[in-house]
Amino acid sequence: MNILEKITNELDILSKSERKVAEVILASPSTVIHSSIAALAKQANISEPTVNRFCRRLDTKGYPDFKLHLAQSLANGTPYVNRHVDENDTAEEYTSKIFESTMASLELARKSLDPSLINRSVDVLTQANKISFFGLGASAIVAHDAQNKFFRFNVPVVYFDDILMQRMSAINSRQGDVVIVISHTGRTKSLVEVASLAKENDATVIGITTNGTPLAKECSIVLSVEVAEDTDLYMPMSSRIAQLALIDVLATGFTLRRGSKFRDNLKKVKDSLRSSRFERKD
Amino acid sequence: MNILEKITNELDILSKSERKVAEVILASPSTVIHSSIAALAKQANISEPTVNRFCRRLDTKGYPDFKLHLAQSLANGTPYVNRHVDENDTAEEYTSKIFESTMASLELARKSLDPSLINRSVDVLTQANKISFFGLGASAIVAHDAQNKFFRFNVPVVYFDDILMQRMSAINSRQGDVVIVISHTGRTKSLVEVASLAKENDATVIGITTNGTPLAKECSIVLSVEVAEDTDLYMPMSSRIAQLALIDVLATGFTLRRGSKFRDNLKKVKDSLRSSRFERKD
DNA sequence: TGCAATTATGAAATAAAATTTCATTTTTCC
DNA sequence: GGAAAAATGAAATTTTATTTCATAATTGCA
Repeated sequence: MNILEKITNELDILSKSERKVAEVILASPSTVIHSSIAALAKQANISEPTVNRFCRRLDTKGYPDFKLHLAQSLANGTPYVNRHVDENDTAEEYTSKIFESTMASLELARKSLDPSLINRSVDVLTQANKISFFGLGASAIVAHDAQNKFFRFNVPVVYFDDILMQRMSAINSRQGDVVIVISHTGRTKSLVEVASLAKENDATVIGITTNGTPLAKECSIVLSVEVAEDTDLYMPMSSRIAQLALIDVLATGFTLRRGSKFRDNLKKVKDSLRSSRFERKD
Repeated sequence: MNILEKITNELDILSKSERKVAEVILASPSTVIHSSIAALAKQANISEPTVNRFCRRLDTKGYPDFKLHLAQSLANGTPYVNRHVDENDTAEEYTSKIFESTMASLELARKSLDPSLINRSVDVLTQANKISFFGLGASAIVAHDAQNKFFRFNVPVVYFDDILMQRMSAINSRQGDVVIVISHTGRTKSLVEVASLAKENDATVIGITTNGTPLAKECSIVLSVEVAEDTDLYMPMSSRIAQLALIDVLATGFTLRRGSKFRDNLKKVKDSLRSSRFERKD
């Protein structure tokens, strides 16, 4: 585990003097890795042995070992960050920035997901009579992709990116049906209405959206996908990728729940594509 | 820079004894960060001052500082790896694995992309009379997403995920048109034919695929997206996400090339959606 | 090739840093 | 309010790293 997080967690277990040490370290960890035990003790206004005891309490062998852990934590800390593309970036620069922002978003999204809700969603999906995916704009492609995955499972699955079709489908839904609505903002009026209609007709509504939005309020289960601020270019970017990864997670959960025989079936679906491909000569 | 790489690079600048030290370190860096200078000297069969000199030659302050750098380098190494989902994984476990595999794939994809080819592709795209995106199966959603992005730029853009429409469109293409074909395997027969038809009709064909495949051979520019081995579940996962990130890169390159006035225009497109949304009350 | 100059190396001395011991102070709990 | 426990730091000790300096190896040049 990251030692900085560990310090934060154990802050209340520490004694008064040890907490002083902790505070100095948390305030400027990168300085500390270049300080001697004496310098740090002075900084925190406590004695050297206290620093040493502090280190041991965090399960390190002593001060030098602690510094090693700290250095590693710093190296690990958010390896990918959301950097904005700049007007004068070269192709190499904006490529790196976009990929790294995407990775940072995935990292954040994973942290914000609640595994127990994923588990419940998988429960619901495996027992569904029919599954519908609805999205508009950038989220439409996520719904499209979800259909692509779930239809392999041999369950009735539809996807619509058309408002009227979504409404009609929602009105026709019934108990045992699962409706998955996808929207990053959670504020698209027509989609909120669709969710509400589906709910009124006793379908289970799962929202892939942000917590606390109007759409979230209409859902039985909210899979909240937090995403770093989108870039300045006025296009949805990372959000849909995080949503797609979530679809992968749900599909995977589904196949795991169904057991190994079911997975043999997936292989057959894949093999059925073979004749449409050029052979690979490895 | 990673200090392990640095050691490797400077191996030939080092003296005989110093090289012994380097070899011991490279052989087992993780052991070294827990060794004292005396232990390492003994291991390498040289004296302690030699170790110290070695450290300084690598621009560190001394042995402890060197160990710090080494620890950080070790911590940086491949933060995300492609771990396979296991039969008995909990929801939390498979969620983490999928997100991490996706991130690992993005990392790999970014490394495999050639910025100069991206630059050329952006050149071609900004000068296109018409842009078409073709994909099938999982790649269809990438084409779909690309259309979603590029239509905002106010250039004629189409996307087809239907073989016949793709063929017809390809046959009707002409000089100045750009056709982007998307396929991870690069072996889908009908798509290779479509690429070939477009090429015969003097369109510029950009392939988002893997180098060396039949599809790649038909393309004027190949944007090769390498991706880690897909998981065992017989579904495309990371490949389409890496492709989407690449679409983001192309779209971004496009807007940067077009200049700032053009970007104001994008804002207008985005703002036009406002009335379809519930207001945010922050 | 021979020899001075340069560079590399390690033994020993020194310096620096970390840890242990132990006495003192502070806190806790009855 | 006071004994027991816990926390703390001064000083001593130990461990670790660095410097100094003498010697050995290598290089460059006549």
